[in-house]
Amino acid sequence: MIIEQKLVAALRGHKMKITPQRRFIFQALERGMYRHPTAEDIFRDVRQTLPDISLTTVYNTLRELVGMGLLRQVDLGEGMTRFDPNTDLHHHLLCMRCGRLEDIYIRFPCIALPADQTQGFTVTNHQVIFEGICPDCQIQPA
Amino acid sequence: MIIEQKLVAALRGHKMKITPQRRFIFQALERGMYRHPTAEDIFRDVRQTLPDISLTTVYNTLRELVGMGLLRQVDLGEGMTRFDPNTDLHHHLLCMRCGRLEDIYIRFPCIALPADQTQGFTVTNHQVIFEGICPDCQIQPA
DNA sequence: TATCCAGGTTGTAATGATTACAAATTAGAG
DNA sequence: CTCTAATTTGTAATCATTACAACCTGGATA
Ligand SMILES: [Mn+2]
Ligand SMILES: [Mn+2]
Ligand SMILES: [Zn+2]
Ligand SMILES: [Zn+2]
Repeated sequence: MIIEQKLVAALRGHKMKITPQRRFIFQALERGMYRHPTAEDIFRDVRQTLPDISLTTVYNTLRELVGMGLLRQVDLGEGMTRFDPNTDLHHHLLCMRCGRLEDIYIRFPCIALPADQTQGFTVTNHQVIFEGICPDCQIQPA
Repeated sequence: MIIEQKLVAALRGHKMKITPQRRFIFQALERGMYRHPTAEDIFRDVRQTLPDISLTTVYNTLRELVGMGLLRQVDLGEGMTRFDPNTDLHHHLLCMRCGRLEDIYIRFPCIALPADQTQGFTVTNHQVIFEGICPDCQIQPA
């Protein structure tokens, strides 16, 4: 229940209604923390308790949460967007074979663009994606 | 013509045919170097000299080039895949507003995962994406 | 607490990038 | 030059996501 306070506060702050759908979607995200689910993953999860929720609502809500800064969007080249309820600054480690995505909590102080290499851009942030093969997939045949 | 040697060699090595379509697609990629075009971009470009080329062939060829290592795939969250004929190790700087994508040629030596943080993964490589606003977009209203 | 409506939800249709497929064409070996 | 397997092409199918319009409801108000 305490976790939900974050959601309730954000919704109130944006004058948005607190609906069961939004609650359950947020809960599913928190429960699946660190798992970087897709919209479809969340849909399947929430359906177990709210069987009539629509996929559209899941997409809408995820978009809203991203807009409110409660959720981060992670786009790798997998054909579908993944979501990250962990909004702390962190990087990622991706299994190229099965798509498993883990959080990396190291700060790399050397990552910075010298002023003469920004090509005039205003740089706001950066992310590192490590690529490799996860332990499970290392066992597999191919 | 010298540039094409790379393509010809690769195609021969893989026992694949050297077709005008493949030539022109490769040329378009080289000409648009550093521009990170989409399949559609390449299609439009090649069409000017090969008006009857099909979009399917462009997609097929791009996939082949990636497979042969002559082309790199860059996936940001823009809804379409972009391609990078620059296969040197490098990072990227992305304009969050217009999608402009520039190459960054700095090596960051501090980026490395300590063995106790790989979670059992075999890490093969990593990429850094800097996000910001390009000079053109900084001028624009919103 | 009963009323009311702006905002929310839903099912379905539309979109847009990419892939599958089968018929027609062609590179290039012999 | 012939022949065939590889390639190209046009079109249909796929798949994630978004648009839309009818219906529903949270919560402000009295
Ligand atoms: Mn994460
Ligand atoms: Mn590049
Ligand atoms: Zn894996
Ligand atoms: Zn820009």
